[in-house]
Amino acid sequence: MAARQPAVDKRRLILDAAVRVFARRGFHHCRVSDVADEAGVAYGLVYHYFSSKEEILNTLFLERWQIMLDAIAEIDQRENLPTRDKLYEVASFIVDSYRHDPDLMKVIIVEVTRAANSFGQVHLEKIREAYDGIGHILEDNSFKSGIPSEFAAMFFYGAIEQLLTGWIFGVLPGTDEEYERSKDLVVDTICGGLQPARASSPAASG
Amino acid sequence: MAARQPAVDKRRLILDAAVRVFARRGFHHCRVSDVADEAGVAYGLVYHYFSSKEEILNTLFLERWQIMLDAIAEIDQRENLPTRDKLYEVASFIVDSYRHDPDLMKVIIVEVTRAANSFGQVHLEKIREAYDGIGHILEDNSFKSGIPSEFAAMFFYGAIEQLLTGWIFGVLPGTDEEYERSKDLVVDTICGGLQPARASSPAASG
DNA sequence: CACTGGATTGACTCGTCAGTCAACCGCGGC
DNA sequence: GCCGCGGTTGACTGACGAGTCAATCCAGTG
Repeated sequence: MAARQPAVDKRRLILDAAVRVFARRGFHHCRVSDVADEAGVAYGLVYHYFSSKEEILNTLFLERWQIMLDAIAEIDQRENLPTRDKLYEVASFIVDSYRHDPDLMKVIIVEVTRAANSFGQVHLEKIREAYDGIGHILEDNSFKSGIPSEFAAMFFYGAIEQLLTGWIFGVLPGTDEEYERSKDLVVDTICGGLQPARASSPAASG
Repeated sequence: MAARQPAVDKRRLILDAAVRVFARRGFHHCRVSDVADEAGVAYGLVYHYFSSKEEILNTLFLERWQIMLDAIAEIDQRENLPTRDKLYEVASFIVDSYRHDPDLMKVIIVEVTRAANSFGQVHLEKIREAYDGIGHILEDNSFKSGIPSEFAAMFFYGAIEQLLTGWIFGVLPGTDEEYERSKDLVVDTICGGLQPARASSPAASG
């Protein structure tokens, strides 16, 4: 029945609680009971909605990652938006995702993205899709530079991920200004490079 | 006594075995007995040399990371080596570290670098030192480009780490040619950027 | 009201390990 | 020949925590 909606969606409650708990204590260092407690729900209910602790993490990752993949695809599709601006949009989306829900992004990056071997190949596949999405944006004539788009995509994504990692571990200050500035900096670096415009190289250079 | 050296250094044996086991099964999914078995040593001996499972991981990380920090510092110090070449040397060192001992690098990246919150602040500090070391290389007049060297260092390191991650998870082919090519690609991208030389290309003149 | 079935509860089970410890081995010294 | 001692052994323990399950609750139905 459509009317059968409970006042609160306990499943959602559990997922949200899990994000907080996983972010705070780490996936391996927390108990399922911590999640249940945080959600204000009985231990057993967790297993009513999820078959295992790992499936919770799984769900969190896939849910959020898919949103990002869709966003990348949508940005890619925009007509008459220069490639560089598309990259900015992607960077912006990811950074804003972190700003909007740092705990979730922390869990995804720290517990899933790097631990992809513990999990099934599903995650690997999904992560590769992100590379592909960004790579597709880069397959643009105006951007031919001898760098295969496949690699360019990895470097771009890697740079952004390192930024998030910096915020996650408190190495970088997480203020609104910093977020905005960082978006520009990644895109500037990846698009324009660190070296000032290729004039005749000064000093020693063959 | 100096003469009291056993034929084989069991401590080293345990560390090397741990690298293989941690790489194969993951730190959290393996037992201490797996490490002991792999080393061909009794379970208890592991606790003779290390106070906990985590201390083994700890030791592996610090040992190797320090070598990298020293290498970066040494490269930084080299006189009359252009900044770009220094970056190449750093990239080369890290990539070769992976080529030489992929298991160890996998453990360091997957189990330590990203999981730095589970551990003490020691690791954070050490990781930051790497950023600083690279950042210092970039504090070079010929490289002023509006990108703070602090960020530039993160992007550079992030790009390389993403490369390693690709090899670790089998997303990229790990052949000697690929390793060499990748070194060039990261440095080219980070130094020159993806976009071909700015508008009125000064390439012709000069 | 009696009945059905999904939602919810939380005490309990049961395997798994990290870490302990008492004994053992073998070499160098005396 | 015997002692001392660090290196070495592996059976054992104690805690912990994932996952189970039988019972209970409650909303809708006839």
